[in-house]
Amino acid sequence: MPTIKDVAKRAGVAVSTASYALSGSSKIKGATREKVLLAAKELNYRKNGLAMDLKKSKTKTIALILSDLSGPFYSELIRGVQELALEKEYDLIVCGSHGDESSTAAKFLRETRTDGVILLAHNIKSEFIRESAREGFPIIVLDRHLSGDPNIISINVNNRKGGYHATDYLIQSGKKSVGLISGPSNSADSQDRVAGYKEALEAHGITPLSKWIINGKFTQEGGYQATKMLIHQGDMPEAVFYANDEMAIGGLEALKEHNIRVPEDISIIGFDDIQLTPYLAPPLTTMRQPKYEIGKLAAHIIFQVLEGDQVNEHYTFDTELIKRESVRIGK
Amino acid sequence: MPTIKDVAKRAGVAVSTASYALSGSSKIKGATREKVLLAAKELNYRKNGLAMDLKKSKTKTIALILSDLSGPFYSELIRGVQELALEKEYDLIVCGSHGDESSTAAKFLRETRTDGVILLAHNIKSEFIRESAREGFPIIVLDRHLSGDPNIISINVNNRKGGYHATDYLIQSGKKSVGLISGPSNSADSQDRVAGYKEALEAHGITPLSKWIINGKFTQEGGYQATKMLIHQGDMPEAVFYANDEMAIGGLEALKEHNIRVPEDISIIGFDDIQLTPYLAPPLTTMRQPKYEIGKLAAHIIFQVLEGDQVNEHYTFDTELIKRESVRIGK
DNA sequence: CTGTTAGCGCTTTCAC
DNA sequence: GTGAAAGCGCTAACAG
Repeated sequence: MPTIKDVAKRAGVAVSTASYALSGSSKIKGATREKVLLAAKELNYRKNGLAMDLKKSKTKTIALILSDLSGPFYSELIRGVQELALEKEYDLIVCGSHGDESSTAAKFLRETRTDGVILLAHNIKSEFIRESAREGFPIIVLDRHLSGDPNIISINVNNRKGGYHATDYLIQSGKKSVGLISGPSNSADSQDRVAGYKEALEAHGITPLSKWIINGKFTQEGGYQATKMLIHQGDMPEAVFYANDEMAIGGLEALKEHNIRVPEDISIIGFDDIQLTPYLAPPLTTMRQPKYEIGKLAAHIIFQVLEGDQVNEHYTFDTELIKRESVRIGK
Repeated sequence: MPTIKDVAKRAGVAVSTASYALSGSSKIKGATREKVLLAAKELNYRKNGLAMDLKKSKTKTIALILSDLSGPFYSELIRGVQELALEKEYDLIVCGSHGDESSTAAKFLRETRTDGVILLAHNIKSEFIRESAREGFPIIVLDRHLSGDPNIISINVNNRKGGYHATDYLIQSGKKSVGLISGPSNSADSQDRVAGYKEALEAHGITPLSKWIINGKFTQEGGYQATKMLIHQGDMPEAVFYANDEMAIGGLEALKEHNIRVPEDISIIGFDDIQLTPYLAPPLTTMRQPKYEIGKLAAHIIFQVLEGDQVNEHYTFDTELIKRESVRIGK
């Protein structure tokens, strides 16, 4: 590969001249400028972006780290981040955290490769995130609440309140019993939703029954399995709150297999409001997370930190009940 | 930020020693090794990955460039690429081509930042891709057929055949008339599907009617608008072939608004088989693109090129008809 | 305007 | 084993 040196030589100028000309500086005028550009073209020259970033000690890039690149959850979030990045003329790259501490994610967290990162990857340990924190490298975490390090900022959704709201809505709609399919117990998000669920039950004088609280993985398969268990147990609640939409989809499947109709026989509610939620049969009632807004804020904060502004250590969003057709009103 | 130099100094060794120790070389044994590691920890040292890549002239990273990071189309594709990358211990980053030639995508194509790229971004001009090609930098294009440059490899789906198959299926199912909602005319994919559609019609002695061929953008909104137009035109065909699933979703919406039932009143078929396709009401019959396989092959080829193997310039996959419930059998 | 030059932070010969 | 030093490709003083 030809370097800028080669270009300079061929154009018969100094490297600095070539550099200026190539980056469109007004320092270099007509004739010389053309010469350089021509030489670059003739040599099929490509700038080495790595060298540039190294030299400038600045990448103008932020990374969004997702636990599952192929998940259905993120598109709105990405859009939020992307929009702001574009506006600031920053680049956004997204990478996955598959493989834990040996993953691409780990590399981008630990090493200097971008100017900041936004993290939504439950499989990365908090410990690891803390270790990766350093001055001038903002880390925004979206799926937990991490405090104590000024370079780590958390943006969360009020999961407890959301869980409460979802459960309360089910009860207000006339359901006497509501089950819960929760996420994995190592997920802070899930734990908070469970807490909200229990609170709502108790607020209505209902005692949470452990037989109606089943936990599984935050996936379609997890929801399917958990629902199967619930069904085989024999005694079904009148409604069930799924700790996320993906699980609810799996639940819908299991329910369908057993000819249990939604919402005629059982009402269900999800959490997240992922993209495909309105297309389900029936369209799923769910607690919407303002993902676009979260993404936008996350990016916004990164830029603030990068520009030396003061920011809070923690931000919270509320969820919003999106009523669709999976909850039947009245017993 | 402390550098490896600082670490070396603090540990009282030479930089080279620090470098070896830090990267776990067996050259450095017990005592010194510990000293270095300790110093690194005390200084909260982070390796600068950019410097390393520059020095090594190798990034061990491939980029997947997508026109729309938040689109629903890609998850299977990503999974395919990701899996193979993981296996080869390469990192995968994905970025968007929003903003054309000024985008992140352009930067990753034009500059040396990764060892290769996989491209599925119709908004990047072929001209630009050609210009970005260079020795030792494999570019795999997934949405068009580019020939003539040994560093550009195309992987395509047989769109013509797929379009033919879709249309033929509709006709075989008893439909006497089939409309087409196509994608933008600058999309090679769309053009080929249109060609297949016309061929199928003609093979059955049906003359393609331009009033029944409407083109729009490859989005839900595009499909919605195009379908509205078709409806307002007054004379509806018995079936319509949407050039992609997203458009079909928009079409479903428009149809529903006008109380036209699918498949009772009209049959529809899509193209792609995106993730949410089975959840639609009704589940959408569509031509599946083997996205996972394509992703896997794309990654495979990149590694082959990188390892100096000989590869073809062009690969083709066939689509597969996935029968669901949006096409009614019999008139 | 243009050329010379000093690094950005790292790896890797090569000599000891 | 360990250290000195070259250099990956680029930018940005600085001097002319």
